[in-house]
Amino acid sequence: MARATTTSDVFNAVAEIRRREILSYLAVRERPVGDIVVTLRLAQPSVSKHLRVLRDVGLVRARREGRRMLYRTNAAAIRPLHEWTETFERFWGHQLLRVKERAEAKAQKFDSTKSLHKEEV
Amino acid sequence: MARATTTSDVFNAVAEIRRREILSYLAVRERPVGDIVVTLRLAQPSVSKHLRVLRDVGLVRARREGRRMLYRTNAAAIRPLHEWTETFERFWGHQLLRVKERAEAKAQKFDSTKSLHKEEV
DNA sequence: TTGACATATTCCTATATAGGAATATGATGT
DNA sequence: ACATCATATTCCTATATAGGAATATGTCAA
Repeated sequence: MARATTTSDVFNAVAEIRRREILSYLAVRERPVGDIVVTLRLAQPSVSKHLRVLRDVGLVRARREGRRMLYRTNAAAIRPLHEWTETFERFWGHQLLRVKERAEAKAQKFDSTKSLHKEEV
Repeated sequence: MARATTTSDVFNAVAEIRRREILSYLAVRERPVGDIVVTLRLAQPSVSKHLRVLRDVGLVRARREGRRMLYRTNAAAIRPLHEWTETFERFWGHQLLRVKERAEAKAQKFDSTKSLHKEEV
């Protein structure tokens, strides 16, 4: 079996870095395709194809305005991704705590020795 | 050009649903490969291959214990993903607010009409 | 209608899977 | 050394890209 389709879910859709860049760009406000082409320096057909993928999974919405198509990011569609990563938050929290503790331990050691050597840091 | 490698970054690595399942399973505590095979009902070679990918991008750590290899999720490696999704939080926040407002407006309408029809909800 | 502009689709190709089957590597106990 | 358990790798194949080039579709203006 090959890899899952890019349009099979949000995870696969955002795997491509260009699509992530497009999403960030379109998050602030809607933009025509041409703006994406210019700003992100991508070939026009490439942009259209990426937008197609993003649209298929609901990550962007589109509307026509004259000759142009205006796209905008549908941020809500990113939530599942956010929520999935959040389930791991408590685990890296532990590690952060450890880092903090070590930093404090080191600071204390620094105080007790009154050392000013850079190597201590 | 083809798609980016699954090991090119965390985004590509977690695009595969099996790998996400493995990460969730290994987040709580370290486990030998065999446990993953049994619990997630995957073929052993398949699990080893997925673990290889996850390991290459730093999403899991491994250590040997006798004949077995114990794997655990390195939650910190998921942070970049979390942080990226977080940049969109303020955008879906707006939408949530709107949903909430509409819900309240609807509740008020419900009160004023004293309707009990299911269709209202 | 015709031309120009804006975007989308099609065709092509090199590449990277993911899963199944078979096999290799590694570690343990006897 | 050998058999066994545990895991990793290799080989195979069908499939799905992503990008470039060419072309199609859609819209407006004269």
